[in-house]
Amino acid sequence: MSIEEAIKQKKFVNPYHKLGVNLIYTSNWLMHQQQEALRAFDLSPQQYNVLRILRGAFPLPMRVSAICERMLDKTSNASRLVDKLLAKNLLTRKSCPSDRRAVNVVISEEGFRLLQEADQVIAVQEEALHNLTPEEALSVSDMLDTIRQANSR
Amino acid sequence: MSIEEAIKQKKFVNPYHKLGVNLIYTSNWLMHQQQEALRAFDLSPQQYNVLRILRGAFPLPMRVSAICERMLDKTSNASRLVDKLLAKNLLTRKSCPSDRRAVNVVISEEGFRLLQEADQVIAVQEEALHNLTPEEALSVSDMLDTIRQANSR
DNA sequence: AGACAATAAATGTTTTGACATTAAATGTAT
DNA sequence: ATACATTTAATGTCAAAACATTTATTGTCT
Repeated sequence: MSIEEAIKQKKFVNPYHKLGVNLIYTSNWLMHQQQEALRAFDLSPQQYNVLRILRGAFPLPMRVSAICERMLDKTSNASRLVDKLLAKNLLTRKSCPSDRRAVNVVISEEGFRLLQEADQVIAVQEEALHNLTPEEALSVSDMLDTIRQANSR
Repeated sequence: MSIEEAIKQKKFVNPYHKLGVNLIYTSNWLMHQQQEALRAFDLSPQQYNVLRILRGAFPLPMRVSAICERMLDKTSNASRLVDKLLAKNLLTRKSCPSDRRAVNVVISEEGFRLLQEADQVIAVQEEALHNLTPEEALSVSDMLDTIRQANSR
C-alpha cells in the first residue's frame, strides 16, 4: 500500500514532504508491529531495546547514562526503564564502588533467556524489511544518515 | 553522523536490522525537530497534523473517524485532539444533522492563520531532507512503501 | 415494529513520556 | 581545605498515549 493510500492523501507539497510523512508513518508502523510481537513477553519496545543494549555490553556492566546514549529515543527515561526490568529480574543493578553516584547494570540470566525468545518473534516481524534487497536496505540506511547530517541532536 | 555513531553500536545483525534501527531513530529525530519547531505555536506534531488534514478537506467538514484514517499514527485519540484544538478555537465542531452520531469538524479562520505561520517553521525544519536529491527522496519513499507491503495495518 | 448488530464519538483508567527538580557524589579552582 | 560547579541517577508532576468501555444513534434482519 502506497503512502498515498495509507493516509488517503493524493498530493504532497514536494518529494521531501512526502518522504518526511512516509518516514514517520513507516516508523510508527514498524513500532506497532514490534509492540504487538513483544506483548507476549510483557516487554515494551523500549524495554526490549535496553535489554539488547545490555546484552551487547555483556559481561561488562553499563551505567544508566551509557544506556541512555545508545537508546533510539534519547529523551526516554532510562532510570525508570531499568526499574521496570529490575522488578522482573531481567537485570541486576549494583551501585558502582569506584563512583558511588553511578550504578552498574548487567543483564541477568533470566534476561538472556527472555531476550532469546523475543529475538525470534522480532526476527519474524523484521522479515517485512526483506522486501528490499540487502543493497537497497543499506542504501536507504545511508540516505537516512544523510538526512540527519543537516543538524545533529 | 552515521547511525553507528549515533547509537554507539558498531555491529548490526544484518542490513535489514540496521535499516529498522535507523528508521526508528531517524523518525524520532524528525519528530523531535518538529516538536521543537511547533512549540512556539503551542501545537504538538499530532495537533499540527490534524489541522493540516482539516485544511486539506476544507471547505468540506470531516468526521472524527475520517481524520483518524488520515493520521500518521492511527492509534492516537482523534477525539481528544479535536477537543484540544477546539479549546483553542482552531476549529469548529458541530453535530452532523444527517447522522447524529457523527460530528462535523472544520478548520477555523484562526486555525488557518496559525497553520500558515507554523508551515513556515516546519518548512525550514524540513529542509534537512533536502540533503537528498528529489529523485533520491522519492526513491526512499518508494522503498518505505515496499517495506510495508509485507503486512498491512 | 422489535431485536440485535454495527458504527461514531466520547470517556475512564492505567501506563508511559516529557520535563524540571532534587540528592548525592565527585571534580576543580582558589 | 573550602566553595562551587559538574555529573549521575532518581523522583515529582503534569500531559499524552494506550486500551478498553460506554453512550447514543443508525442499520439490518425477521
